[in-house]
Amino acid sequence: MSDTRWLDAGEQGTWRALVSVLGRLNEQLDRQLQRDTGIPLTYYEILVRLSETPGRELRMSELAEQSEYSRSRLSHAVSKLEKLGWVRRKSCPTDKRGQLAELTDEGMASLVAAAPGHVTEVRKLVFDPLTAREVQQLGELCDKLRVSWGDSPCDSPCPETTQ
Amino acid sequence: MSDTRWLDAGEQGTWRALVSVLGRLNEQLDRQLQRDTGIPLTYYEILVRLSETPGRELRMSELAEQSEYSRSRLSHAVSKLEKLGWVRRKSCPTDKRGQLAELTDEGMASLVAAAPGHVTEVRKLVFDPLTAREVQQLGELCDKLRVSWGDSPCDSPCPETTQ
DNA sequence: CCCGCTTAGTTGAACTCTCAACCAGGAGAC
DNA sequence: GTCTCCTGGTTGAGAGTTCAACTAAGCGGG
Repeated sequence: MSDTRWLDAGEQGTWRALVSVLGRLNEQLDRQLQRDTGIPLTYYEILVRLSETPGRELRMSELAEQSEYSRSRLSHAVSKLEKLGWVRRKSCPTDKRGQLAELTDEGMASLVAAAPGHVTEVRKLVFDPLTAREVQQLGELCDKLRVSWGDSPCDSPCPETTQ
Repeated sequence: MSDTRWLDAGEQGTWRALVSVLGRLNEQLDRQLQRDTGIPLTYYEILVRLSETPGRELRMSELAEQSEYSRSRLSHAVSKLEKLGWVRRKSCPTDKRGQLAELTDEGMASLVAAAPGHVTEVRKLVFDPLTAREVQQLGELCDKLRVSWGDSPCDSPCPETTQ
């Protein structure tokens, strides 16, 4: 176990930069959203996913997978969103174990109100500082990492089914 | 306010990929550390910073700045690390308001024990899947973002003082 | 039909993080 | 000296996340 391949100076630098970007990005985005709308970033993500689905409803498990949250986390989150009146739980007609999460009109309204500020912040932090070429590079690098982890790329056309 | 510059399809893809990478990376690294050593990733970071300082001690404010944590967060974290016996608080001789955090021998030992597994995980997740060229690109992109946010780059030689 | 295995989802406790309020000591003006 | 402002750091409450334990329902074999 003592034959660890440590990071050399260059790798250290890259790693620190990456960790720093990770941290600051999350912090900034969450702070902006929380301050201006009261919605934590992670809940915003859920609202977005629901809003993009036809019928604005999704099985809990589907929603969890799409947003890459644990079932537990999602369950807690949806409970909170339900208390806020932004999401409604409905039992699934085809599987009695299942639950559907449905975005309410109030939830949609809150999302619509929050979106511009959030997108503006994203642009300010990530897209504006980089050239188009660099943005593309960044996307490709991230996708390559994701693929190496066994996920499907985000850029390519709708990865709905595997057929 | 309605003239928001929304993300086009390509930007959406890049953004989703980035968010996904952010999330998974944090989750995986934290889980590995927590599982194998019981140390949360954020506390590990603190131990690393202390271990790299001559004398293995640092002012709370210095430590907070280096690790990019809020003072409050750091204070809570150091309290926890103190309970574990890995860090000791000492009052600062030159400024009675100040506190020093000092890494204990036990803390150093825990860090030494935890490091190989962590570095291996980092390699597995980030460095192995990418070519040397891509790693360099990634570092440059992250540094460019950091600089645009007013931080100093991570790759370049020690940004200790501004003189 | 019933037993065991798996999947869907929830729950509660323990832990971390954030935010705002707070105390104490330094630093300059008068 | 003392008044005021600023800086260093801590604290407690509230909120989100994780983990493990749990319920309920589908699924398959005997």
